[in-house]
Amino acid sequence: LWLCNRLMSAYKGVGRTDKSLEVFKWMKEKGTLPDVTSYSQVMDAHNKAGRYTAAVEVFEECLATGQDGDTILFSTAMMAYSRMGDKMAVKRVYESMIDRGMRPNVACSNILINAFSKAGDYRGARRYFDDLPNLGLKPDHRTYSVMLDMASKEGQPEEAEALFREMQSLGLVADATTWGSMVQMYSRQGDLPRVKRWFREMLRSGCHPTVPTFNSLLFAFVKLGMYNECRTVLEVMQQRGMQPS
RNA sequence: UGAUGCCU
Repeated sequence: LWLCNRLMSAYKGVGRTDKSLEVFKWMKEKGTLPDVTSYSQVMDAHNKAGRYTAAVEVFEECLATGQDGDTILFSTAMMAYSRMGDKMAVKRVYESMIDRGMRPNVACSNILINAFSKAGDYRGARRYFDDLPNLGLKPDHRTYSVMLDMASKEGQPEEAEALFREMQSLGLVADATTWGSMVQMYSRQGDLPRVKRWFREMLRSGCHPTVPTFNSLLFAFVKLGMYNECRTVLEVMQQRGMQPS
């Protein structure tokens, strides 16, 4: 069991989700009963390959074995529904954890918030965010990342700036994703001074921009017809050995 | 040995 789980993890780590599935089938054939970790890994392999329906089927198979599911198993199922764009199903799985007497952690909330945000249900997403303290949970850097992405896409600069400060006041360090949300928001608005200000501040903080971060910067230059600056961004990316998307 | 965030 231990060996199979490690193998599935290793294959998944190098993008060979097909081999993870093979190990899963093989262990069942050999009479080794998969545990919740095994099931979670197979579901995650399906998610990474875009086979969300298959992930859900494995989830149901696991529940049918009568084993007690854990937080990771359920959150992996939530991810499958989230990627399918089915926020209500995400909510159902989340609530089923509570019905079973489980205590969802902040990762579950993050998935839930993101599912609602991606579905355009900003009100619902905010409700789950605001509810965190009542559940005895503290938002983490990913919670803020999700919330900042939402504020950015929604075009709510005052909320985004407030969230950013709140995040920092909690001692959470901004990373390429959170800085990038700020850049993205102002890029979409064509607010070049603020794009520059946030991008520079990111660099000053010692954060290394990633491909999406550069893309947000590019977006502003494209929008403003600044062709030379676009070329420069691409050159910088290439100099850094990055593969533009 | 397993889950959650930004572009594509």
